[in-house]
Amino acid sequence: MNKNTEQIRKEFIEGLSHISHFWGYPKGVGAVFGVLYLAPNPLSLDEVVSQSGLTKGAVSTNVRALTRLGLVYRSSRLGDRKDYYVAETDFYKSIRAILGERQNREFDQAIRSVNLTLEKLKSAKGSMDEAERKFLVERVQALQDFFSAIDSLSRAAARLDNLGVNTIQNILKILK
Amino acid sequence: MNKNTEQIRKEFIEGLSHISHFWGYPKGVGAVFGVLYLAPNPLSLDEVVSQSGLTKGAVSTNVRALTRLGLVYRSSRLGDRKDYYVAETDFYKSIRAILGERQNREFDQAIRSVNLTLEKLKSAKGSMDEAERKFLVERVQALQDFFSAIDSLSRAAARLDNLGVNTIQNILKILK
DNA sequence: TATTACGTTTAGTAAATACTAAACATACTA
DNA sequence: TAGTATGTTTAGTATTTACTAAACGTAATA
Repeated sequence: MNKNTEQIRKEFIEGLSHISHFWGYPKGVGAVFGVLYLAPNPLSLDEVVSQSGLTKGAVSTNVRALTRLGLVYRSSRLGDRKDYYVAETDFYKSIRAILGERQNREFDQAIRSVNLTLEKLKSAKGSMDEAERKFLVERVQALQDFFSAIDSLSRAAARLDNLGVNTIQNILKILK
Repeated sequence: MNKNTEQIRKEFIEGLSHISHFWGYPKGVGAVFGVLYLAPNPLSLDEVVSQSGLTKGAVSTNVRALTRLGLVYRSSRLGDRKDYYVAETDFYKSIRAILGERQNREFDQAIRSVNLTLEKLKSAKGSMDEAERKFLVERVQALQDFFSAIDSLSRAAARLDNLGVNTIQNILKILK
């Protein structure tokens, strides 16, 4: 393969690793995505291994993360027991998937924790200074409201998405 | 101070630490914000130190991160050389500031790196297989377009913000 | 100018994270 | 059923990150 191509490819993959890291994902996630994104056809795990320089274990983990994020798809060929992986090229689709993913897991739990605090504060009437309690309730309530707003934003995006409307692209069109 | 209050406060702060971590910031950032957010008046650095359990150095660093994010303000009192810190309570304001912040730094650089790859590919006409080159240009271009779309989204948000329109709240109202 | 009160920076450390290498599980093939 | 090709899990390790403790800088006061 052309030397020049190799170099450019490598730099691009490094760039994606950096971006990946910036968005809070392991660098390997970016590297694996980069490899798949620049491939004209599905790659097997071992091909990703050799092109990324990571080990099988690492690629396996990173690929799993990417598929959960909707950035990579697993495909298989008849009469071939290898798995093959392809990069998603519709990023708007992916971003919505990512929003959904991030929401549903830890974020949900975090909201619940704030909610719990709020409940406790509300039921603490009498057991603590009333002025202070009121203040705390107000503050925590405000945070809770904010979180549930974010939550409903992502839900709305998912809903529109199901209706076949490309939310993000539309918003962008309006704002541009 | 009331035992019950202390406990609730502590749990709340732990919750925020968790959220902070989830969003890719140090846990200390969440803790410091929590302390300030539950305070009815500005706190000095040392007060934050004692209420968060972190050391001065850590609080100093975390507070700086928070002020850059627009989540905390530094204020000072006449005839008092301590700095005092207050939590922002308008989260919509903060989220816009955060979007701006995240954009302008590393993200910008990441975009530039992708852009650089694109330039190289475009100027490599002749020095590599033409079909492959075309394919790569197409892919990298698509990514580049996506990034610049994201970029214009955040710019648009900032612009509306300047006009006194609360973007996010409005979007939420529509989508709810 | 010496002292004190404060915030920041630095050097070292502890903890978290993502990697490698290798063992393992699974399912296809002979 | 044994052997082989594949992906996953695990144990150990290297790296990164965010912390502590202490030194440092700076500015106000005496």
